[in-house]
Amino acid sequence: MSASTKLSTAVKALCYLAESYPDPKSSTQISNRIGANASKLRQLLSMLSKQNIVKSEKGISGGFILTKSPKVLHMQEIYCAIEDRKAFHLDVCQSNGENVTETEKFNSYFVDLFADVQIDIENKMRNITILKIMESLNIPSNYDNK
Amino acid sequence: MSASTKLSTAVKALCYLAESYPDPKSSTQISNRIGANASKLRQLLSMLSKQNIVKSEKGISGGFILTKSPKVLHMQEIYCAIEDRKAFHLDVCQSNGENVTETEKFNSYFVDLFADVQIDIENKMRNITILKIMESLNIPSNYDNK
DNA sequence: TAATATGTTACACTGTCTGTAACAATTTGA
DNA sequence: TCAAATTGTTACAGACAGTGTAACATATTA
Repeated sequence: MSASTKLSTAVKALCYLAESYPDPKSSTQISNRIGANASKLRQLLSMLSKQNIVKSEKGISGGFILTKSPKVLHMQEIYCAIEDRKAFHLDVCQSNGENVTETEKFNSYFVDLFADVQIDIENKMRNITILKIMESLNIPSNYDNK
Repeated sequence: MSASTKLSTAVKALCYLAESYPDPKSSTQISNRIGANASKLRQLLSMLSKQNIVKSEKGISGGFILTKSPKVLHMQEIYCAIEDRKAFHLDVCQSNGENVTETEKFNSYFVDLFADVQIDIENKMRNITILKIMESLNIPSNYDNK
């Protein structure tokens, strides 16, 4: 999955878990609801459970349950859980010209610049909680009621 | 080339053209200097010439010449010239779950969000001129002297 | 007219993305 | 106890995009 596909899929799944809290939902149920492949969903949710964003229970009545309040769970956290690569991924040329040191200075410049952009994006994402997304889409959350 | 590779390669080439202004430089010369493939460089520079950032002259004493002052030429302009895709490219899932309209609402949300991020990135790039890059790398520009 | 540019297209190679499947391990409920 | 259902993980073939390179038509100059 591309970064944005993974992120939007994860957010859809988490919103569904917040809506249906505290019932556990299986990867198949989530798949039917949001229209993503169940196996890929398990891969995504497995990463989210390692960061304690959801918990999973095996067995016949198992599934995935949200463990973090949508009030505080934000997109940057989700993004970091599912993606090791940076959003604005750097991929400068290797230096092989006649002026290697200057090329390296250029590359450092771009590394710094892209890191800077990355920080901006992450700050933006930090301000977007799952609850805000649900509110703007008129999806009721049952998490903080139970 | 990936977006960031193209951008950094283009910036390196343009800095070189500003430094050696007003001498035309062939793709082979630029290639030797900055360490990128000459054929790929011609592809990049061809796109830049269509946006009137450089001009090209064929023939035995030809090559590429910068046509825009490094004082005003900024990275967003370069980025747009060489890349049709967006920096923070959106690629949300297609809707095929049982709840199609809700999936579409999600997708619209992410489209808007990513467009917003895109605007931030472009604004940041708009503030970075080629001259600023050259100054921070101690490369002298000959463009506005001649 | 020979030499040297650009501009464009093509191509094989490589690595990555994608959807799917498979299966071990685990848990539940009858 | 055991069948059923679930997660968690790995594997894999096909599609797709990125890479470097080559080739060549066209244009220009000395």
